[in-house]
Amino acid sequence: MGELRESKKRDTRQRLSNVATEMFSARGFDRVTVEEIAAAANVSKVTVFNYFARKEDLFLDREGDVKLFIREALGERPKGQSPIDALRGLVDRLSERKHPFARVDSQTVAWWRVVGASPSLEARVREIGDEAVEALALELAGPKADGLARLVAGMIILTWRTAYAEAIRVFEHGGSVKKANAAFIALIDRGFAVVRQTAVSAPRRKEPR
Amino acid sequence: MGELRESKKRDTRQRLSNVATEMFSARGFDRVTVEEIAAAANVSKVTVFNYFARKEDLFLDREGDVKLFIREALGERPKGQSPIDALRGLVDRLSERKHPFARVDSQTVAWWRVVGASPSLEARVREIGDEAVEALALELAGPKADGLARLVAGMIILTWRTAYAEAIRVFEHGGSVKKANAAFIALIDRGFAVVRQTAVSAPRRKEPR
DNA sequence: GTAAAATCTTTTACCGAGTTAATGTTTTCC
DNA sequence: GGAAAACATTAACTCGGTAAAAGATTTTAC
Repeated sequence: MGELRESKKRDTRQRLSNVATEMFSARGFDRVTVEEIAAAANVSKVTVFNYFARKEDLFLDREGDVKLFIREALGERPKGQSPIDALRGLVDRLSERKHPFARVDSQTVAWWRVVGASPSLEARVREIGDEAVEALALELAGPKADGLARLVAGMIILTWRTAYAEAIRVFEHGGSVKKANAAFIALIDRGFAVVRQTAVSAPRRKEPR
Repeated sequence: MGELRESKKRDTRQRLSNVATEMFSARGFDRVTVEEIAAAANVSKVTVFNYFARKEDLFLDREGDVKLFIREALGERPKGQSPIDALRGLVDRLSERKHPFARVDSQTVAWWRVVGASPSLEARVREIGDEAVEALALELAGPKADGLARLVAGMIILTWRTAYAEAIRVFEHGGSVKKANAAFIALIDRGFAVVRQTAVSAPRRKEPR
């Protein structure tokens, strides 16, 4: 049933991702060409694009997981739990597991430094964020998600991104891992508290000018 | 003092922007090359990049204004007015002026269709949005803006983007201009109401699992 | 008005990401 | 073992973007 083939493919893919990540970390994303990566992995340039649609995906390999995690957390939540509480629980679980999405340490900071130094990587990260918003809105409100659902979804992802960025900033400013992660959780709670109110708070009438 | 030179430059720039916008609208952003634009404007390819750093900027020429408007609205606001009220006022003013940032009609919808059909244009729009967030955070909290300021700024821009996208959606789904703009304002009010509360609402403690 | 300096444009040549099509090589399955 | 399917490679190409040098135009100074 094609076992050797499959394992070879897994292997090549992993090798490419590893080799590329190492080279990007050492020299910066924009100072490494796809051809160099191909050569270092004993493969041709075309093959690289056969495995990764864009150069950026060589570095952002695991980032599609965001959508997966969200879907899981919302799908498997206990009866009666609100979506926002389910996501708050997801943050805790990922944080305990020391998953890079919810935990800052010297490794993740180094990783983000590479991203921050490359406009195209940053662009791709933004794109992935938007995909997550759309997926979350769908999860929250079904196939005909309206503007409010998208607004709530946007605020959740925005909170996550902002909290993460703040944690990185704290760490890079000489803060300890502990402080950085505390800052992360603090902002998450801030943002999520707001979202909790959004779903029920009525819009305020604009005042006449 | 270099008058002829200046006017010629303004002219060339405008010609490039016009020619490009027309071609993009007719054939789609990705189906027009920079060389074609250069030829149509009687100029060389290098000159195009002399005026516009990226191809995308040929279509998104006026989008840097977002930051300007924000700075203006916050800088010139009457004593005692909160930043969020100042921005709410800006929305009304732009809307009355029928400015494309705050008003949906068949023209703006056509414009967004071009954007939506091109990944690179969408990416650039996202980038401009992030720049606006950073500028707004700076305006709200000064040079050492913290995570909360960035969160609030992010929510404001997010609200704007989401409201606008929703208005477009309403219009394209057969809604009238009136309905589309009503949807825009409704979501703006929703999001801004949330932001008003954020600045004062305390974060909720997480419940023990 | 003219010459020199400053500024803008063009030409040419190049790089790197990404695509396409044809050819070559492995793996699979019978 | 051999045909068919799956994958990799080569080669040639497109397009956005950059760099350097040469050419043209405008400005400034005299």
